[in-house]
Amino acid sequence: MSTTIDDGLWSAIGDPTRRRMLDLLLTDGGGTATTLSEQLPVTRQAVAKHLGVLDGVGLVHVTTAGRERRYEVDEVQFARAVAQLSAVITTWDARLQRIKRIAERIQRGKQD
Amino acid sequence: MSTTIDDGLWSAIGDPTRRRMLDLLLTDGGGTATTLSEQLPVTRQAVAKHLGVLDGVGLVHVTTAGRERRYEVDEVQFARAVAQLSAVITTWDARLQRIKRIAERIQRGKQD
DNA sequence: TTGACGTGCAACCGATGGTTGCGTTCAAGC
DNA sequence: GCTTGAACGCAACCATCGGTTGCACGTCAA
Repeated sequence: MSTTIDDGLWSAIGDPTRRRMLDLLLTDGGGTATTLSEQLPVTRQAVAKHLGVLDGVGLVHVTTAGRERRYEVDEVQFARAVAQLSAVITTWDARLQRIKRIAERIQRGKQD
Repeated sequence: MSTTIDDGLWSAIGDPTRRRMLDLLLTDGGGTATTLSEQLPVTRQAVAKHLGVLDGVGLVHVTTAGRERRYEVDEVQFARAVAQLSAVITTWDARLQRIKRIAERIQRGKQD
């Protein structure tokens, strides 16, 4: 229980550049290392490494077309990642609620 | 728009050790570098560094008692972080839904 | 064929997560 | 008092990672 999300997915999403890459890939419906690097403050090689990481955890998949390597978001895997993130958030939210309730109970006890 | 979440909060939460530390601090209602390291596969010094990071982004706060330095989760800041995470997830979810709808429309178009 | 574009590979650099080792402080014992 | 031990901080060190530059390899087009 607790944070059962795959650490690979977390660290893949945890990096700000990778997050923006996913954003771009989602809005543009895919892209290459070159096209992505043109919209990011990092070099093509850095983007290529990140694409390798994202590919490693299955968040994107590649299709080679001539001299281009086009990457697209794997919707199924990405949906899974989002669902897991959502689950963690729900857990944390619940804990905050519990702490809040306990704090209120103590507060009430003090007033007695 | 897009991922407007503070990168500091993301990277703080993105690290697996820090996530587990937050888990422990929430369930135990606080702890020291030593008590946390006993429940984690890393040394006290590593935990201390992470506590420094978490303190830097305001997710925890310290109280010195004798020779102990007790850390507790800052509920307000933590709630803010959770809310921001939630917002990003909502955004991504919406994008997935849009893509899904478009895909279905194309599918229908093909069938005509 | 030649040139330009897109990639991949390798070396290098700085930051970071992690370790070990040592010094310091403070509570508690004799 | 003094000493012991627990909790901490600081410093050096190592591996990994995000990022860069430089270069070599394919591939499409003139």
